[in-house]
Amino acid sequence: MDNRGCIPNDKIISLLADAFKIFGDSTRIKILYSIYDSELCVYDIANSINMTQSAVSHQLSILKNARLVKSRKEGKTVFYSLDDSHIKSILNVGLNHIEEKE
Amino acid sequence: MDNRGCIPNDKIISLLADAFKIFGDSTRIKILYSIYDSELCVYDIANSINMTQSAVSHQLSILKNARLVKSRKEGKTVFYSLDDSHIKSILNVGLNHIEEKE
DNA sequence: ATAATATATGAATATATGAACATATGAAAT
DNA sequence: ATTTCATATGTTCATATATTCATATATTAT
Repeated sequence: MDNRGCIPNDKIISLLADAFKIFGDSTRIKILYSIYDSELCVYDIANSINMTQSAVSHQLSILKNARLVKSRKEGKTVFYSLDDSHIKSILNVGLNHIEEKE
Repeated sequence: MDNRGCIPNDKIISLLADAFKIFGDSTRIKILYSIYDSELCVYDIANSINMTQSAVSHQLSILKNARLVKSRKEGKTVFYSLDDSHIKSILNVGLNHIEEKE
């Protein structure tokens, strides 16, 4: 849990920064919350966060690439869901943080 | 702990994204780790992460503005330290995340 | 085969961001 | 007062990023 006064190596640092970078965008956060409890298709995600299908699709591909979401195809519809429960804890830690800073 | 299927309002979303954005940069992550255990002055931070004083100072002001670090002045020297222990848990959750993704 | 629907992708544009450089500020020492 | 040292700040530049628009792909229905 503790790092004992050493800075993680560059590869780890850069992976860490990249991971946080993914969460550092409102649209992506909204998408993650829209599928927080259950999977949704692209169209429904776009609707629930009031963004165009294209914009959402672009962001979904970034989220999928970073393995924050996974997808399941059913006919012509693609359903997205959180990749694992871990994502929720990151979002929650973030929420705690901003609440603490009132 | 759970959000019960609703997306936080726009203000919260944007605060969340902004918070993660701060963590989404290698230089800032390095700075945070360099003062993980104890305070350091700007010069020492710059040295420990191999960046110019100017670049570090700029990033420190961003970190301070976001209240991730606090500063203490002693003569002409300014010592920076993590603003609260909460920052560490965010870094740790991030580390767990990237380890999980192997 | 063609049309309709759902999603993905590529190019273009606008904006944001980090780093470098030069310079400014503030504090201590001479 | 002036020099020196530590830090901060303004500007510029290059790069990264998100969104839009147009189009492509894939799947189903007719």
